[in-house]
Order: sequence, then C-alpha cells, then structure tokens
Amino acid sequence: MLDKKSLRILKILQEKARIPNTEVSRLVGLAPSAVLERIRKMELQGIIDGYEVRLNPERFLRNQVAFINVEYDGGFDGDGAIGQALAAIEEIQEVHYIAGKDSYLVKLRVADTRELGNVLRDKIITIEGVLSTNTSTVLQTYKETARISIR
Amino acid sequence: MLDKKSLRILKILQEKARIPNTEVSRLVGLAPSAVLERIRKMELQGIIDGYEVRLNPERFLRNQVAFINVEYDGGFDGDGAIGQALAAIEEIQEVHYIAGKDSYLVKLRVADTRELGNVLRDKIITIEGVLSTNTSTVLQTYKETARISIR
DNA sequence: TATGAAATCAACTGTTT
DNA sequence: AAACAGTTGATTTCATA
Repeated sequence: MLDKKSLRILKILQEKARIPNTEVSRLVGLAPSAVLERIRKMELQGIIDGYEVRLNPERFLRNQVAFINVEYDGGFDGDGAIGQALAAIEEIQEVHYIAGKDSYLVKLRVADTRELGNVLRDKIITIEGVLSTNTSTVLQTYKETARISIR
Repeated sequence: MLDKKSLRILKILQEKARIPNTEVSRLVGLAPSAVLERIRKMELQGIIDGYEVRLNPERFLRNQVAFINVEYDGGFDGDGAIGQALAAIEEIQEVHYIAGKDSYLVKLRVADTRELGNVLRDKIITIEGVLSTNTSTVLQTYKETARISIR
C-alpha cells in the first residue's frame, strides 16, 4: 500500500515534521509537487493523523510521571464511563483498559508528588465507581516516544 | 518567562504543527516576523523540543499495546544498563524506572499478541539480568497523547 | 521585541507525459 | 503517478522604531 518513497517521507516527518516540502523532495528524489500529493493523500487516508509540537515537560512543570492502576466497581462502568471520566482529566495523558485485571491503567504528568496527591484525591477517587488506586511513580525515564517503527 | 502570546503560539502548534507561520501570526495578532522570532527562540531555549508527525498505528500493524513490568537482578543494572537495553528495542515506546518496586515499566506497540510473545521471548527476557516480566495487554485505549496542558 | 518592506524561496495549480 | 512551469503566497532578513 505504501511504497518505499512514501515510507521515506514518513520517516523524515517523524524526525522533523516542520521541514519544508522542497527539502523533503530533495531528500527523497521526487519533485516537490509529487511529495505534496503523497502527503496530502496520506493525510486524507488517515495514515497521517496530524502534526504535533513536542514540548519540554520540564519547562511546564510537568516533570513527575506516574502510572496509576484504577480499580472500579463494574456496575458503574457502562459504556466505559469511567474510562471517559479519566480521559477528561487534563493531567492524564493516557487511559488504557487492561485485559484480565478489570482495571484501567492511567499515565499522568504533574509538577511533583504533592500535585500527584491532589489529582488522586480530587479528581480520580471522586469518580463514581472507582474503588481503589495503586500508584507507581517514575524515578527516571529512559525512553518516551510515540514513534512507531515504520515498515 | 513565557508571555500570553508565546503560550498561544504553543497551543496552536500543539494542534497543528505544520501550520504556516503567517496563519499563526494572524491568529495571535503579531507580524509573521515576530512569530518566527518567538518560535526560533523557544526552539533554542529547549522549550520546543521538535515536531512530530502523528501516524495512525493501525495502518502500520502496531495496534496492540502492552505494558510490561520488568524485574531484574540489581547486580546487572549498573548505570541503568537494563533501562538502556530496553530502550534500544524498537517496539518499545517507553521505558520508566519505577520507585520502590525495583523494576522497569515498559510500554510497547506490536501487531498482535503473537508478536508480543516474540518480543518478550527474543528481546526482553534475553537481556542479561532480567529475572521476570509481567505483561498487561491493553484491550481499549480511551486517551493517548503526549500533550501537556500549558499554563 | 515588534514592525514593514524587500528579496528569496516554498506551496500549490494546471497541464503534459 | 510524476514532472514542469507559472502564480500565489510564505519565510526570512534587515533596517527602523
């Protein structure tokens, strides 16, 4: 479905999404108009979902990462209501429903452990149906990317 | 440190990083050259780390997400050697060292559970010092973003 | 730090192969 | 699908406020 040139374009965009099209065209050996058309097509097909700036969390007081296991009472989770309530919390970056454990795994970013406590107390355990939480705080991050290796 | 206009620019770039500067300038009410200079400065200061394309994982056979707890023998983790070895695995998107548990938490993306098994068997448990793994597979994802709310 | 003018370069369209 | 040429529009620099 995607040929070598398109994969090449995506790899370039994964590194530097704000690169000019003409530079991409030089790198992949196509005319700028051809590159433009390929990118457009991939955007329309939903292969490319968008472009994001990567901000440095340290500069925005979002240095503390934590993962939280959220257990709940099944009676309150119709249509994933709890997952949606968790997703609405701004400090939470990821909400996953985990197989087998009947629980959600949540990733969040806050300034420090004090703020972590506040979010837990004020925003998470107050969700109707949430029974308990189990927090793992991160001491060090060795890798953190949304990149997928393209093949 | 960052005034209202710069925050506004960052918010715009978080949504659409490939937006032309002139359009940003119209949105924030500054001249294009002023927008350019602000963005340049934030790039140099490390506030902006880069720009990424967001690809649709389904289109690249990366639909299965899993979180893996990796326990290890402390004697083999000098200088975070195990964290680094985990980070080098292409299917792994995140590697975090977790407080208290003496373990790593890893997030990965693969095509399916078969591939998950292969990565575990061939790439993770083969790292010297890794004692055991505990995998949580994701059934549904409600939210998944690297965005931080700017303030 | 912002603006505005001017130059360079890129984006985009239409046409052709 | 791609290239080419032409037009529109964006980026960038610089002088100035």
